Amino acid sequence: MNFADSQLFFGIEPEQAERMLPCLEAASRDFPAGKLMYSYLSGQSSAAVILEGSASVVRYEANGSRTILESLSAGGIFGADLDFYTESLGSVHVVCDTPCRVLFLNYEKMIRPCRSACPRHLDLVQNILSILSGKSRLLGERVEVLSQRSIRDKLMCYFGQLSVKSGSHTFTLPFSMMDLADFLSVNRSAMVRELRFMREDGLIAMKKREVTLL
Amino acid sequence: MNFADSQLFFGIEPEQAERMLPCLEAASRDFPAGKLMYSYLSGQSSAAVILEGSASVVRYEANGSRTILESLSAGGIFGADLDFYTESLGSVHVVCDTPCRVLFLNYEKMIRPCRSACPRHLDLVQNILSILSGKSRLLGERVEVLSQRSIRDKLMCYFGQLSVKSGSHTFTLPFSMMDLADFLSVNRSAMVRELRFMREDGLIAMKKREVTLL
DNA sequence: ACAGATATGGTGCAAATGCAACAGACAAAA
DNA sequence: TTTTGTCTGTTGCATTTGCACCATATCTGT
Repeated sequence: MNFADSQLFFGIEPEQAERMLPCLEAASRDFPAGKLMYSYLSGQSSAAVILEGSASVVRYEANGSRTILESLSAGGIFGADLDFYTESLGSVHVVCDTPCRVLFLNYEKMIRPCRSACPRHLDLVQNILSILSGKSRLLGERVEVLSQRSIRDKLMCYFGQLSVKSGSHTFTLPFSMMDLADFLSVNRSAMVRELRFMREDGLIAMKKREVTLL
Repeated sequence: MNFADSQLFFGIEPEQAERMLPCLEAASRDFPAGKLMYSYLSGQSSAAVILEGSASVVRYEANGSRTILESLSAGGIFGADLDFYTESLGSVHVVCDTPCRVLFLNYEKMIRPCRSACPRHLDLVQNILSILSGKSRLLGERVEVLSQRSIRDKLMCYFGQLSVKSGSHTFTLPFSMMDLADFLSVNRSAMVRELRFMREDGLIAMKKREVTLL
């Protein structure tokens, strides 16, 4: 995709967006699949837009367990204050799932409107505001799921969110079973077992990754 | 405290902040302790600053369990997109812990700079941006704690965060035992038991709400 | 100081979850 | 096609957690 189609430049004409790039210290880079693209280290202040490919934001805990914090596809944005991960305990990285082309931008330059060259800089700030509250809402949903006390409740809560988002009782899981277990922070085999019980109890129907709430 | 001392008006002179109030449709209200101040209903778009008192953002689940999403004191800000709670499953409310005076503002008016009356409107947007990423960071920490798999790991993770924030191995819990259990989404008595085991294992020392990591 | 309410600490038991191990399914590579 | 590796579903067993109680401790208002 073209960088100007990103949510970051929503409402800004492509030519004007193009003209803003030098001011934002834009730099494009390519990464092969599986490559580490970004680490949330203190002091770093670049943001990035994924132009091609898909990636995951993951945290590796000291004890070896892994948590998927976010899944990103083309148009996705990460880095700097756009995400909110502290490096306190585990380390947080952005890793390519497929080969990626990524546009890096200077976050500080983005949020401070310069009155000189960039007439649409204000729109950029507005867009960041909306991206930020959108991402925050996702995190809030995550907290809602994680604060459920049983595996069954976590699954039902998450399925409920997917159902609302898809506007249907039937939807497709965006995760493999392993990743879903990591996402919910539960044991994989315990989760698969619980899914079986839920099917037996007539709560859900599943065919591959397609789930229906009954 | 005075509204102009809120983070929302950071860097804006009090007189100028005063002049912005009508434009933001500001309205002050008082609430007694325990009173419901705000519900996150779809469509509502007012934000609020706590001038006096303290409050909690809580979610009540369908099954009766309660989750404390956030603790607010004077200067704290809540409402609209400033928080990120969806009403999908449980209902989310802001409730006074002590008597509160609160200033309500129109969120939409805040984030859309009007070129006419408010020369400092842009600063307001910048401040919202920083409040939003600050709150998001808190939420991210919350996810970090909740994604720990055992009660012990949740406690250690949370204690680690408090230790980093206080800059010391000894710190004071901001919660009662009941509220802490709700915050971590675990059973209270199981948590108290685990705290005892952790003391016996020499991991921590506790005296009332004062915890020391060993 | 008292009574009532609320918070805390504790225990036994049942249920849920994690863990390790294994077998079949599936997909990518040779 | 076979091979190889990864994902999935399953099971038995150990451990953790939730739950329902109870006994003290602490707080609050009279």
